[in-house]
Amino acid sequence: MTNNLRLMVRMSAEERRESVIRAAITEFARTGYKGTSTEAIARRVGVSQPYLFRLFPTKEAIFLAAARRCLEETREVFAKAVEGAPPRGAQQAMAAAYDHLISEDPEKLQMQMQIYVAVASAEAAGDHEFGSAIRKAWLELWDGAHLALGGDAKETTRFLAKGTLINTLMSLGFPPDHRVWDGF
Amino acid sequence: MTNNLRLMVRMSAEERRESVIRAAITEFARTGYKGTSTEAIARRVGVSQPYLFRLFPTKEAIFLAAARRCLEETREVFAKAVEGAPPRGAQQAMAAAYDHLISEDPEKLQMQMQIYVAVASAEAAGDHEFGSAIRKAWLELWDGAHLALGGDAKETTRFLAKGTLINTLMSLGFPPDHRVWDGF
DNA sequence: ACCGGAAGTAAGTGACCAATAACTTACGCC
DNA sequence: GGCGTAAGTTATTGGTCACTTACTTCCGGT
Repeated sequence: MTNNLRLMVRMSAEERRESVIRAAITEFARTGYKGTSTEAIARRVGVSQPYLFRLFPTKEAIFLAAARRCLEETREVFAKAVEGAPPRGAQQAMAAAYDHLISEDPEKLQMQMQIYVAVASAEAAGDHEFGSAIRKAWLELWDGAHLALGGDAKETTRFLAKGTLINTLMSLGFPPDHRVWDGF
Repeated sequence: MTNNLRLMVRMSAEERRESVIRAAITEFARTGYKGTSTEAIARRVGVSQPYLFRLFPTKEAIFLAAARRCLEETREVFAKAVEGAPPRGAQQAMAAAYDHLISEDPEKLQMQMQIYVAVASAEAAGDHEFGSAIRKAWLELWDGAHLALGGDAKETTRFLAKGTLINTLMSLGFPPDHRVWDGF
């Protein structure tokens, strides 16, 4: 028998790493770096906890991979939105893409918040490698928006500022009909 | 002798609670709720770790007290700034106050980030008490800005959005001369 | 058919940490 | 000046967690 009533799907290491990253984004988004146990990630993947450490050297490496993926995918969402938009409609297209993220993929926004505080902690602890990697990934997001908005730095700032406020209000759990959303 | 070469300043419980809150803001701001040990807070205060639990029932209670204080003080900073400003200059006065926070009190901004993700984690874990308390404190901040800006919700959103983007860029550790700051 | 390597597990280990218990020290007040 | 009470300590405990070691299971190529 394969294993007594146990549906174990064998995958290549590369495929498993992929599922670990997906699971890690979900878990880290909810409970943050320190608040997420590797056990929780492994359970979500459907694999034993020690096996994670054959796929990734450390918990930090898992977080970094998840963080990079998350920023990368967010950048792609905006890139795709702008791609299929009229020449002057980048602003609206990206705003719509953001709305879509809010309703369909809130964990991606939560994860961004977790990334920010994780970088701050790492920097405070003297680790600049991690922050450097994340800043690089985040810059690509910034540059993507900058380019789409015709190279207008003020406009880029305004767009990203709105985005970060949305992230904040979502984190705080204000319901969509609350008055703090009035200004949008 | 009081104690062999040990400078132990005896305080009232209320005074001690006060220093615990100050220390907690510093520590939680740097390393977050889960990443901060009560030992670290106690060391900064200069008391033994178990004594914290005579001043506060749980670690969570310490965090909540620190969070409330932090939001309250931020609100006061803006209120004071607006108070001594010309009738139409609330916007600039608050922006200047924010600049002052960035350079003089960055830990207060870091703490805000930590508060946001802590609320999200608590909500995800089914605890709505904590989030509710924080939302109330944050709303006072929002209302303060709203009032100062003449009841204009759009303007309030714009101001707070800029603030949260600043928090984010600071968390990520972008140096002040980096191009991501160009739009400010 | 079989064997080498890749996928995966079970059982620990040492470190850390929130909270408790039991005890000691100092100050204010009569 | 002693005594009750508030301020503080040391020692400990039960639990969690990242990571290691040593083992087992399965599949593909020859």
